[in-house]
Amino acid sequence: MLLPIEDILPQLTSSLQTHNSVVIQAPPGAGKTTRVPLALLDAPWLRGKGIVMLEPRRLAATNAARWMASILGEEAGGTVGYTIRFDRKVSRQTRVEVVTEGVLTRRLQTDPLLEGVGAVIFDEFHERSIHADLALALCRDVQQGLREELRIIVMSATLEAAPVAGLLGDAPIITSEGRSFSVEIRHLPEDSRDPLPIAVSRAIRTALAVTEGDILAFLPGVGEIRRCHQFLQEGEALHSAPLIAPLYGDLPFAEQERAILSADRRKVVLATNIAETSLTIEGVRVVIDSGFCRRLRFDPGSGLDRLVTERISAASATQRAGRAGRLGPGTCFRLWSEHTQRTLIPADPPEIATSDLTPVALDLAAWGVTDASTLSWLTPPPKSSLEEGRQLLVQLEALDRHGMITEVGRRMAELPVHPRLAHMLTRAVGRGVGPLACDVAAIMSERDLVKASGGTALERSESDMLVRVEVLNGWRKGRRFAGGDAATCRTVDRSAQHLRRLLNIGKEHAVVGADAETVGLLLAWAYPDRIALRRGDGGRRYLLAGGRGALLSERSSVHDEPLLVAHVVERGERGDDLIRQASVLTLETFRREFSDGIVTGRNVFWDEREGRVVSCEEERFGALVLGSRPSAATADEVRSALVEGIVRGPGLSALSWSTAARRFRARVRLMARVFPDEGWPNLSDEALLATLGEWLGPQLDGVRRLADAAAVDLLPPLQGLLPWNLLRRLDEGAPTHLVVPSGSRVPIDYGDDGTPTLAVKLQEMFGLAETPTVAWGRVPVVVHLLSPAGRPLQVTADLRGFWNGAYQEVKKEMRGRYPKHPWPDDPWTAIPTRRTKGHERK
DNA sequence: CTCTCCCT
Repeated sequence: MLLPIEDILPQLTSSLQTHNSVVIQAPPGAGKTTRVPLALLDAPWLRGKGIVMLEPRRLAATNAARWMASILGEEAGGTVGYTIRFDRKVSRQTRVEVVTEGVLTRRLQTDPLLEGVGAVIFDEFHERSIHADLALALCRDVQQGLREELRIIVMSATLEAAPVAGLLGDAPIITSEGRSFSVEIRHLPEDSRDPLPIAVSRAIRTALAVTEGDILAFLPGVGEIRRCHQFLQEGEALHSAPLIAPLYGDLPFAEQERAILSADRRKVVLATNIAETSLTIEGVRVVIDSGFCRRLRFDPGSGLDRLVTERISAASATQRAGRAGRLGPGTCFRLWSEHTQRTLIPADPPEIATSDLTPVALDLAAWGVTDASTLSWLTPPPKSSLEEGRQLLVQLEALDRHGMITEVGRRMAELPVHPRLAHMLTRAVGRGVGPLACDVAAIMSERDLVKASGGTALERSESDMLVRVEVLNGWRKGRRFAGGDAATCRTVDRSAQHLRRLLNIGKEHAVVGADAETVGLLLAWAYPDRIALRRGDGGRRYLLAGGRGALLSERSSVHDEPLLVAHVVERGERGDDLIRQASVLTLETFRREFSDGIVTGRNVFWDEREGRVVSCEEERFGALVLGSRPSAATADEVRSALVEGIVRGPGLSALSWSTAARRFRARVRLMARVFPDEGWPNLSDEALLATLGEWLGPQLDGVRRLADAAAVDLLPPLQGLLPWNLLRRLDEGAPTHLVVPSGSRVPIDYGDDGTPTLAVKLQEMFGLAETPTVAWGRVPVVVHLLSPAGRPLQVTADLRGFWNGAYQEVKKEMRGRYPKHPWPDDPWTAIPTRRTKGHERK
C-alpha cells in the first residue's frame, strides 16, 4: 500500500536540487520517517555522502533504522544504521545513520564541519526539544559558514511551518496528507469541578457503556492514576469487566507491556504523557483526556526546578485525540468545555524557553560562540537563563571571566552529563576518587533508583547519596536490597561504566568502599551553590550558599547536620525551597577544599532592632556566614550603612524636622511648583529619601545610632541644596514673613507641601482689601483671622468680601466678649492695631 | 498527597 508521503517525494527531490533547506509538514501516519531518507540516497548533490537523521527517542531511532534496512532487504548496520547511547550499528557501507539527539550535538562538537555528511534530517521537529533546537542552530551555522551545500530537512507534524522555513532562508514548504481515521471529539458543556481522578473515572464508566474498543485515559501523574484506579474498582461493577492497566515511566517494564500489548478482553489504560508520543498502545478506539499534564519548569531566579500541573496546549489535545484514530474511526472525550478549548495555548512552549540552559551555555562556548544572538534560533534562548548558566559555568571553572571556554571546560563538554557533574568528574579523577564519582554522576543522571513508593522507610544516614551508592553496589553483588529498582540499577551501572571508559578509569580502580565524607565532597564540587548551613534555630531550616532558604525534607535520611550539600532541591511554591536529598559535608573538608571561595571581609550593616550601625569582620562563603567578630569600620562605611538603614527602615520621619527646616522645605516646594523651569531641587519625600546619602551624608560623620542621626539640624544641609541665586530668589518669592497693616511682621506658614497661610489677629488687618500673595502675585495667601485670644474666627482668601459682609456678624458677637478691643462699624477707616483700645489712647 | 518526559 502506498503511503501518502510518496506523492510529495518528487517535489522534495526537485526542491533539494535548487534549495539547500526544505521543510516537510506531514501529519502522523504519512510515512515520512522511513521514506524520506531512502528517497534522497541517490540524489546527485549528495555525491555519495551520508545522511544523518535525528530522532527524539531511542526506540524510534532503532525502529526506523531496522525498518528502512528491511525495505532494502538488509539488517541494521548495512546501508542503514543507527547510533544511540550504549548502542551503535554502523559500518563502512552505512549511508543513512539514525541518531538520537544527544548523539548529534556531541558529534557536532567533535566534527564541526560534519565531514562525510551531505544532509541532516530533523524528524518530529514539532516536539521542539532543547537538543533539536540547538542542533538546528549549529547545523545552520555550518551551512551558512563553510558548508553551503549541506542540506537541512526539517520534518514536522503540527508545527507552524513558516517560521522555521523563514529561519532556513525561505526554505520551500512541502505539505503531505496524513493517514489516520476521523476522531469524534466530545466536549463537556462546562468544565468539571470534580477532582481529576473522579471526573476521569466517571467518563471511563460512561465510555465503557456507550463505545467499543480499548480506552486510553490521560492523567497528569502517578498520584492521579492511582486514585482513578481506586475509584474504578470501588462502587458499581464496571461494564464488560475490563482489564485496567496503569502506564507511566517509572513502571517496571513487564507492567508497561501489560498496558501496551493487546489483551484478551477490553482494556482501560490509565496513562501519563508517556502515551502521548513515546508509546503506542494497541487497540485504542477511545481517548479520555483530563486536559492536564505535569511538567518541569526551570526557575531562573533560583536555579531550581519545579513540578507544575498545567492545562495542556491545543496541539497536545489534538495529539492525544489522534491516539483514538489509528485503527479506525474513534472517539475522544474531553473533560473541558468548548469555551475552555478556545482558551488553550496553541502549542507547548519549546523546551529551550523553560529549561536550565547551563548545558546549552557550555555547548555554545565549546562551539566558540560567546554571544548566542550570533546564531539563528527559532526561539532564542532566554537571556536571563543563559546568563545564569554562564555564571554557574564560571563557578565550575568551565568558563573564564570573559566567557571563553577553559581547558577544564573543554574536557567537561566531552562528558555526557550535566556540567555540574562533569566538573565533579574532572575534579575527582585528579584526586583518585573517579570510580565513586562515576557512580554518583550516573545516579544523579538517571531515575531515582530508590523507589519512594516502595514503602520501605530509608534508614537514617549521613547522606542520601551514600544510601543510593550502597543500593547500587548491593545490586552489583547480586544482593537483595530493599527499596531499590533493578531496571534503574542496570541503567545506572551501564552509565557509570560508560563514564569510566571516557575518563580512562580502568577496572583496577574498583570502588572499594564509599564514605559519607567523600560523597559529600564530590557533591560539593558539583553543587557549590547548594552548600547549606543550618540556621541558628537548630531545626531543619538551612541557608544555601546561593542565598536562598530551604527546608530539609522529613523524608531525607539526613538529620541534625550543621553543614550539608543539598543535591536535590525543589523550588517551593512560596517561601522556603525543599531539600529532598542531602549529604553531610564536614566543616573540616569544606574549609580545606573551598578555601579559595571563603573570603574574609568587613560587613557594616544596619541593625534594625538595635537601631544602630554594627560592623564586624565576617568569614563568608557565598551567602553563608561561617564566622563573625566585631571590628572597626571607616567613616564612609558607617555612613552608608546608616543611610541605608534609614532609607529601608523608618524613613524621613525618623529625622528631627525643626520648624525652620520644615518651613524651608515647604517654601522650596512652592517655588518648584510655581516655577518648574528654574531648576529648583525636588524635595518630595521620595526624592529626599533617594538622595539621602548625598545631602545628609556629610552631616553624619561619626554617627552610628538613629537617635544621634535624629539630633542633626536638617536646615543647613537642605539649604546646601540651593545655589546662592536661588536662595536669594526664595527669600523674595516665598518670604518667611509678611508685614501686615498694623506694622507687625507675621510669619507665613507654608504647611508641608507649600500652601501659604497667614494667621493674624483681625484688628491688625483693618483697611486691607487686597488678599496678600507670594511668588510675585502668583499664589494667594490664605488668611486665618484670629480673635484677640488667638482663636480662629474666619478663614478667607477674599479680604474685601469679608470686610463688606461677614465682618458685621463677627463684630456683633465679639464686642461683648472682648470689650477692650476695637470692633469699629467701619473696618475700612479703622486704624489697624495689635493692641487694646486703652493702649491706643495713651 | 513528593517524582511529567526524553536524552549524550
